[in-house]
Amino acid sequence: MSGRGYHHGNLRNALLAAASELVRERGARGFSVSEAARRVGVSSSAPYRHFPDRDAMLAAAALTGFVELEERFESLPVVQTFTDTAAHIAAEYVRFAREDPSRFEMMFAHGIDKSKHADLLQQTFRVQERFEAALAQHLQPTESIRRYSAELWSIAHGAATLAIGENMQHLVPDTQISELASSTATAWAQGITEASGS
Amino acid sequence: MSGRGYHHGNLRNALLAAASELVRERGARGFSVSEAARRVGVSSSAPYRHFPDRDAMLAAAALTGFVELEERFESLPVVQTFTDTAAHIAAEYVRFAREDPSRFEMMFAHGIDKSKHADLLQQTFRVQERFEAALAQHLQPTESIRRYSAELWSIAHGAATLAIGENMQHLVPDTQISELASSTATAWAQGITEASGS
DNA sequence: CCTCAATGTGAGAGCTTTACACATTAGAGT
DNA sequence: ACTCTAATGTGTAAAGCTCTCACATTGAGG
Repeated sequence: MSGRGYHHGNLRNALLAAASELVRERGARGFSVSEAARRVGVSSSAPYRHFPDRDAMLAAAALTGFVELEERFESLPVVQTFTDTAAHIAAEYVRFAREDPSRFEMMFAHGIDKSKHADLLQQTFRVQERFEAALAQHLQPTESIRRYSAELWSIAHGAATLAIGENMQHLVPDTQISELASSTATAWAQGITEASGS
Repeated sequence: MSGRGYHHGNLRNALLAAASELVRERGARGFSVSEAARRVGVSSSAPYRHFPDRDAMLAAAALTGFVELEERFESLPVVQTFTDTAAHIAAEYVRFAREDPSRFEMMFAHGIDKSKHADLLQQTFRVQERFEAALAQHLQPTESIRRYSAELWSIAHGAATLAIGENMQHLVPDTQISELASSTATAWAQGITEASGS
């Protein structure tokens, strides 16, 4: 079942696990196919039976990150207002990013060509749909839900990336970034609801 | 003066220029010290007389990006309201990012250790101060200007990074991301002004 | 004019990705 | 049960990268 014989038996998954671990330890740039293979105990060319190249391996690891992110929002508690919903989503998003900053970085690494890894884009889309579903509960169907979810995503994503890039240290303590995101989302949501009177 | 003799004469700057060009062409991950040296016409070890390592070279190139970004906001036209100011800043930020996505990516690459490159953090801070100065014109001195500028930065940065990471293609056409950022900022600013009655 | 600190070179150690020929084995068919 | 094949793992090696070190060259100050 596990690493015994000539054939590993579950190499693809073992490599993905090792990759995630490596990324957490050394960051997305510190990851190498060789090291992942070494940790799993196979030769350095074995991974290429399962992934066409290094980027594909990272993309597959990133995919698992997006799946976890989606699950995270599946179980998001239902709250009363549009504003509170937006605030909760933004805060949760930042919390996810801060839990494992390197994984988050990898998930959105610009090096990964989305057009070459359609499954990644697909899963990104599913996360997006969670946002839409949550917001839709408090909006009229005629309103531009898609647009709003994109805007909310921007807010959450900006706070998350600036935080884990250590760009906000002198402005806001790291532990309060989640709160920053939720208050940004709150103001944004109020601007919307007061304007359109929803 | 230029690349003639044994000594180049201006190698450091020439390397930085080559680095920026390389990053624009091949992305931050496609950059290599060797290739930059090759383009400038020096041996592959020459750059190490001017930069301790690859990351330092990238950080120095990123620094020039931040300087340009600051200049960009220095000449930002003064507008009437808090809301319009926020909208203009966000839109301009996204425009900057989209002009040379790879450079923008490099500027915020998580691989660069900000604590090791204090000048970078310093310059980031100066950009931040531009934001504050612009917003301050429309706020009472008692209001938390720093906090607001951090929130606005989040909004702009989120839209910019999602856009250049090709994560928004199915939601909003790339050409409209700048408009997305400005309308997000608008809602946010209205939420703030209507709440506090400024 | 002379020297020395700064700057560039060449060779090379030790990584990495990836291709390719070859070895091994699980499991489908008979 | 037995075979054969496709899938999976190995070993080697080419090409390229980062970075070090001893050595070469030269501009500028004394």
